[in-house]
Amino acid sequence: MARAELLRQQSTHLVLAELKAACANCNVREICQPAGLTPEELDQLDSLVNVRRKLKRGDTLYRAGEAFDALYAVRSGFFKSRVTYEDGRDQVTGFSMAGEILGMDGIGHGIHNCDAVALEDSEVCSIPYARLEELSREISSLQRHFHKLMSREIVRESGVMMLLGAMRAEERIAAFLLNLSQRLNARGYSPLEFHLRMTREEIGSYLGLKLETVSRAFSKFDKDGLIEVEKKFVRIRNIEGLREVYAHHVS
Amino acid sequence: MARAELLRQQSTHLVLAELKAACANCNVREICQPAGLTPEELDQLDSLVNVRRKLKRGDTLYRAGEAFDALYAVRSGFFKSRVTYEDGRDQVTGFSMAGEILGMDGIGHGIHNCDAVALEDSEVCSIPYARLEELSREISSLQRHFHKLMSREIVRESGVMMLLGAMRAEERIAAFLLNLSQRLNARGYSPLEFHLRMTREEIGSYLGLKLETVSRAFSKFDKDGLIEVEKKFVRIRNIEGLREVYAHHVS
DNA sequence: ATTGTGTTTTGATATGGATCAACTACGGCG
DNA sequence: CGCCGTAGTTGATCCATATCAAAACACAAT
Repeated sequence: MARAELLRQQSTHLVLAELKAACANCNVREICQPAGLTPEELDQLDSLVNVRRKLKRGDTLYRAGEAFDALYAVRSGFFKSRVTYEDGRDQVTGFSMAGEILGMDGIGHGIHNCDAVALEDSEVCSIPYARLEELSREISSLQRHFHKLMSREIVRESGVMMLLGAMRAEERIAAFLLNLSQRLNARGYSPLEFHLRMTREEIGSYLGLKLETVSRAFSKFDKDGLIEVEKKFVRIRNIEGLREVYAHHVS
Repeated sequence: MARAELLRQQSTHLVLAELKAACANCNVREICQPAGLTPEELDQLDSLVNVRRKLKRGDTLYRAGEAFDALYAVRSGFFKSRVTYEDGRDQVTGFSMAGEILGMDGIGHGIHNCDAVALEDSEVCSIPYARLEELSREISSLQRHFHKLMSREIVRESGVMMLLGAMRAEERIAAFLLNLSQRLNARGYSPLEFHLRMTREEIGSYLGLKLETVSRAFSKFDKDGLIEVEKKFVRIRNIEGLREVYAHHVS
């Protein structure tokens, strides 16, 4: 037990060492590296992001109803956000990958509005919100960056509303795949081959469809030569074709 | 023509006079009156909100694609927000009433993401965004207020996603009516009797339903004694019953 | 290897809401 | 006043997706 404690402390020191100047190296550009900071500002920024946290698959980062006090930058891994309803129904409201920010729903009422669940072993940096507000009063480029981030979340969600309200099943799935591809690409991963981190049911929940419908659409896209699917692995073979399905030009 | 110009100038002066200390009197609490401001801060705030603008029914406050440079506080009237899709399909993404803020979708990319259209003659105050950012660096309660506002918009939208993804037609309509009722109540209007400012088609677009489905649901609710509907006029007769429909306890 | 549990696929059938269509009511305008 | 365009209601039918069911498969625990 003493030995385990020792190891823990050593690894804590290691983590702290790593964290030094972490933000400048981290690939989470969203908030941790707004462009055009002076060296002093970069130092301040390092003081902002203070705790790293590891989560195993299935762990929840936060739950709806819990007090909000920090945002989270996903360093690695993959998350889903989920709101649960009075009568038990729930819906996946988003997926977050490395380099993205989680938790902005909590600012409005000081209480988290949804659960954030790790879909694979993941690591996040927590960003104490009070400190972020302070700092963004001092560093206007951080402020601007943060506002853009929130606004883009609003725009993202209205895109999902569009999906849910005006598109049919196959269009939704095409949109989902294209969106995933584009985000992976932006992070430096292959946009044409990737592993889905979520189940068919979670995709369906996000898109307002049943898992069987998701599965059938995947099979159809495969048959039509648009993609290859094998379980969680997806390869996009004809991205233009997918775009046509998405934009409704193909029946 | 000279006479018309004269009138216009006079009325401009009138408006300016009215605007003096406008924010302190305005019922738009969302951003124009964060609690706990010092008198000096209130003065600064008046300098923030500088232009009032009147719109007739059908006028657009802004359109998707236009450069974003200001938020708008609705002083009176009623708006819909609408995103249009490449292939011409569109969807209503929200309704805004007096006391609410419009335009936060534009911050992220400096471009408006949707159209805002007046559903009745309306009046708005414009809030130059650059000035808002400046001021919110100086007045932390304004900053906090603004952040809450954006976050609540995120939460509101995830509620709509829930509607669209997981609820059936009648539940959606019940949710819509309850939401309207609650917001009217918060603004000091009757929560049980009101005029709908939008058409059945616009309600349907917002809720991901066809206008006929909206109409049928209204008729059914009327028949069941939950509400009285006559064209655009609605009276809620059994709000608990509506809540039960909403919460799925009634088949 | 065996058993169990969760995920995915695929087929058969059911159904909620869309679509198509007819009609009514209302408001604006010549 | 009467005409016309827009909005709303209601009925009949259709279809996209849900639901139900079963089997195949993968993976973890034993």
